Amino acid sequence: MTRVLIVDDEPQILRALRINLIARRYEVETAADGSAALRQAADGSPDLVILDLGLPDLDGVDVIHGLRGWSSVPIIVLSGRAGNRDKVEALDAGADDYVTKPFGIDELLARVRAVTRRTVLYQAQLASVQIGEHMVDLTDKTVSGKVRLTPTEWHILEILLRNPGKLVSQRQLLTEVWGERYVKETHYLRQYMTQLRHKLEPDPAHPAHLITEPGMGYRFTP
Amino acid sequence: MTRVLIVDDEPQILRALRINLIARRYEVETAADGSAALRQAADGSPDLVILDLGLPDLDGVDVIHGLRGWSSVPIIVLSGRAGNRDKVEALDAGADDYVTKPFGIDELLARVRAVTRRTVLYQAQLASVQIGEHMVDLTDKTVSGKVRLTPTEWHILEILLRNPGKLVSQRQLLTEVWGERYVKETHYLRQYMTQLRHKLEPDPAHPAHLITEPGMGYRFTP
DNA sequence: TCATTCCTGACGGGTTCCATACGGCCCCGC
DNA sequence: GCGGGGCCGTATGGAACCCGTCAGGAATGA
Repeated sequence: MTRVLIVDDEPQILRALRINLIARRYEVETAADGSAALRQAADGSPDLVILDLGLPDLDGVDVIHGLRGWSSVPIIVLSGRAGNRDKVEALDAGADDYVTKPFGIDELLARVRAVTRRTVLYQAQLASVQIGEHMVDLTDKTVSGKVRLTPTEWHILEILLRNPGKLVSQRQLLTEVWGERYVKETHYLRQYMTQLRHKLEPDPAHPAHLITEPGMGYRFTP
Repeated sequence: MTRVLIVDDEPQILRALRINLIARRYEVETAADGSAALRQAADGSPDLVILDLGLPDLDGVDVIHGLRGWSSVPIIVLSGRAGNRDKVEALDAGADDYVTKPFGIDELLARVRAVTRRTVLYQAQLASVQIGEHMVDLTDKTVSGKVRLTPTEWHILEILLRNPGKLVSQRQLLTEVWGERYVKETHYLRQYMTQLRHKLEPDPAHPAHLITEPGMGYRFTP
């Protein structure tokens, strides 16, 4: 069952979306403002977020950044503003789709299907992974032993662990964790990779699982 | 480098998209009708398809179905028709996004980034090739055994493997890897071909898969 | 205030790439 | 048969780049 978090401050739209999604057998949670959205997303870890940009408390793009700080949940943005700037900003912040109001409910549902179709695959399985002596639990966000990871560390680690054995380019990591504009800031990555290794690898100087591929990116090998 | 296949029968749009994408360092291929699109997609296995629905020969949705028959390449649909029915049909056929004309080029580029951000990581187009005793996996960027390849080695090898059995000219390799200005520097190629052979061929002195065609170029034979 | 996390700059060491040189093979004309 | 010129494969040294690490400061929240 796909769990959807709807974030909107207009009760009518909220209600219409809720009814239609429940009718299609989605599990629905709702939030009326940005901070509630961030809290509930962290709490419930939904499979999809439908986010209205016109929120009373926070700027919509900040909510996207907030979510992207630790999660790669798919986000569909709703907005009354049809300007190019707004769209580009939201999409580059990490949104997966941008729908302009007014919209047909059929279109939105089709876009929900399109976005989840892509991501369901990748969300699959992988509850916990062994790295060296540590067990990393992705759903609980816990590591065995006395290891604690920061939000950014989790975010990076999740991307790597969800692609076991595959090369993940620096560009991909940087855009997903920090955003499109940070593709040049490779020293962010270097910083956090050393931290992750010191927390997880048996011998951080000679990593066995979090591998560097010079000039390309990083790879998690189980 | 992300390779994009643009399918559109209007030369102006084709040209505008091509210029803008190339300026953003995408590799661009174009097709003017549906059957050419399917052929070129099968041939070049692009990383993204931008598909205009108003094609002269085939119905756009049929092109989507045709692609989805064997590929999970992301598809962004362009269309002059803004009806809900059209959108739902295209998205449910397998399109990842649906953009209505007229659209801003900035928006389209942002959507391109959004879609590829998702799919570059997770699409599993099983692309692995056997060379001698080694299995080469192009999506994971791995080679069986304790073989590791550098970025430039991967770049060259990818071009050759993408054209199995075909002759690839030195000019093509040099321009794709080093750039237009380096077509004369054939010793770069010689250098890297030996390295690749030493890493992959069973008997590097008598290559069986990475073949030299004197005066012309190189060829990968499976 | 303190603690945590994130950002930023700097530096040493290692890898990768560039550049040059040299030897072998083949084809060709003499 | 002989020599020369392409063309190709291989070796090697140095330059450029990339990466890991340390340290300190800014921002945030308790």
